[in-house]
Amino acid sequence: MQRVTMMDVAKLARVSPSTVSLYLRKPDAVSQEAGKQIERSVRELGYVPNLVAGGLAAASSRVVSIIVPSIRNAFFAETVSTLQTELAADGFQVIQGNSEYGPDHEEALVRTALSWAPAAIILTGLSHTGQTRRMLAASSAPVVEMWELGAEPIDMAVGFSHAEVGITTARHLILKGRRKLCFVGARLQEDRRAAQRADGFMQHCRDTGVNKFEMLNYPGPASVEAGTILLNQIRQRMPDLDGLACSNDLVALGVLFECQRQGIAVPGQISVVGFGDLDFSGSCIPSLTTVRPFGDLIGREVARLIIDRITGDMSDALGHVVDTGHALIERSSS
Amino acid sequence: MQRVTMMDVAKLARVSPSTVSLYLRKPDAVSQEAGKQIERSVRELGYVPNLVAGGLAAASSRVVSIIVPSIRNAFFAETVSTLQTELAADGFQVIQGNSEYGPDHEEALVRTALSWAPAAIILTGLSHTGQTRRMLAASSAPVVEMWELGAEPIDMAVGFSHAEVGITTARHLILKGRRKLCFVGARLQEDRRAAQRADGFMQHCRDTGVNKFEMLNYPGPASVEAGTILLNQIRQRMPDLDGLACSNDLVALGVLFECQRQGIAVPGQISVVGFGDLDFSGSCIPSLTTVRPFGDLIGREVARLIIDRITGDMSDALGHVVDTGHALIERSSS
DNA sequence: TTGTACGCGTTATCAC
DNA sequence: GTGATAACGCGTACAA
Repeated sequence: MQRVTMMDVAKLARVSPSTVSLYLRKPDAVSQEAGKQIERSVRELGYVPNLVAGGLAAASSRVVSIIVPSIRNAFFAETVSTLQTELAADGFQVIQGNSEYGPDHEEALVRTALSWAPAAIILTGLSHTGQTRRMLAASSAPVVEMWELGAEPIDMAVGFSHAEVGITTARHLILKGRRKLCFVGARLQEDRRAAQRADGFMQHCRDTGVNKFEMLNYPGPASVEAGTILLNQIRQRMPDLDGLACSNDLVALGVLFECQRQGIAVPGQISVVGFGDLDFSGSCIPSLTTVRPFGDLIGREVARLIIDRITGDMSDALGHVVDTGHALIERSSS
Repeated sequence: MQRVTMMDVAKLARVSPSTVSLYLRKPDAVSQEAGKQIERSVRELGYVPNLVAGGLAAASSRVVSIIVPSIRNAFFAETVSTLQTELAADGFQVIQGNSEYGPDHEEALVRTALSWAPAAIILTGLSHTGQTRRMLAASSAPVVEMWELGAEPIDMAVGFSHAEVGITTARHLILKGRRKLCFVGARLQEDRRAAQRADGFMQHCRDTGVNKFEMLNYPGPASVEAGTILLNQIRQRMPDLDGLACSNDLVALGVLFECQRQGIAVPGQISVVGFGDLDFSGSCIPSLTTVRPFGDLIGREVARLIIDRITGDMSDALGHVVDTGHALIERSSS
């Protein structure tokens, strides 16, 4: 509850509310002495501007809405954290929602996000319901879709091609002399980007005439345990498996543990490649070959795009797409 | 930018704006036919309520502000995610900030959080700057401090005693016959709760007359790599070390890897206990004995307290404290 | 049950 | 440089 208002500050400083408002936004447009008085009054009263009222009046609420599938996912936690920090530096508040990988849930989140008349809205991926796209188009808020590239973005996009990641992974395993490959993933039925990595992987196997290649899905969320389960499943179906791509480093870690448990040599018998370059990936045994997606870079680029669009000149109108790429990090597991 | 307003809906439905407003909040207080008309108009126009204006008028913005040290930390990601989901179900928006373990940074976040006239404000821990406490006291918003218990909360608190976690850990190692103990932690100089776990651990060692006990800190954030570094440091200072408590499962995992690398038997030669019960803790080799803090439960309880306070009767005035406790999960590493 | 009128705290446009 | 004044879109007595 707002106790002290701009009016109180104005009274104490013996100026009009408008002058206070002006000073708060453009200190230079006000005389030195008036400024000093206002400054003093603000501090003395402990005045905190009411951004709700400000947003109403200005019809632009320095709120940026971010919707990710799940903040528990380390990838998105990194990006959101970066975004939060970068945007806060420019005076933007971040309001965050988790879609739980559900397009309908995302639609609901977009709806309430829009009711804040946000300065910008950030979504994950390029796949949304028709209604979501319509609402977004109707609003004049800048929209950034992140963590995926490929299809046409609604407005702006920052990310990379997951299909290419799949290709990179397959190529690497083949380069290592592996010919009986498998892609194991978690939640492929919902995680569209993981599915794209799988597709890219399979396609490359097909194109290059790899002897055997399969794909296996664990319906639950990516986890170490999923990796242990998946390894056992695939070993039953492909006893001669020699190259394994995982949709997530967590899954890969589970695979490594299970290999160790069963005395399967990595990379002696099987090469393993992950995705994400998570915290542990460089330290585990054996250290994990993986693909780094640059989640922090995505966050920085998204923030830059938004700030440019809002504060910058209007020369950059629509259609901004930034490819942050990916990098294969070769370690001992392959 | 808000195109269609309540007025537009009212016109189309041939009723007054206040009737629309009433219907939107209490559908039963409006006649059937008026309701139908309004419903139809809302859908037809794609009306989205402007929460900014609503917040101003009602002087309560259905925004809940959450401030955690870092959303990258899996503990807090879990709690924030739960909170987000639970609160969204009751129509609250979550606006999130990271204090990066800095009290001054937290103060700045609280300041801007308050400028949204939030329905409630959720902080991590019980330690804040004087100015933060003052601002919070001045505002009439409900305040919940979470993930820590012990000192007097500003308003409400949900969490557990970290000192007790330290004691539990020490007791367990001693029970296992270990007498040369060490607590290794990351960021103890900033992470007050990790420091409390360390203090509880050391105090219990002192109280029970353990032969040797030390404490070691890695100044950077908790990580697997920190664990590998810390193990080497402590082994130099205590070659006969036989029991190790880690401030975080990530650190513990690093310790496990490094032990494996150096051929140190776990738990044969050294017992290892972690904290957090993270994703991998049950699946690693050996599986990790750890203390579970129930981060999701904390989220649920915080949400319940807030919703009760706001929508419930005022009988529960002040001083709500919920102890979510902790649980030792014994696995093979000890 | 429905409508009228006023106010929420701020911004923005003009005159002064 | 400064200060009235009119929105901004909606909640809420109060009256009808």
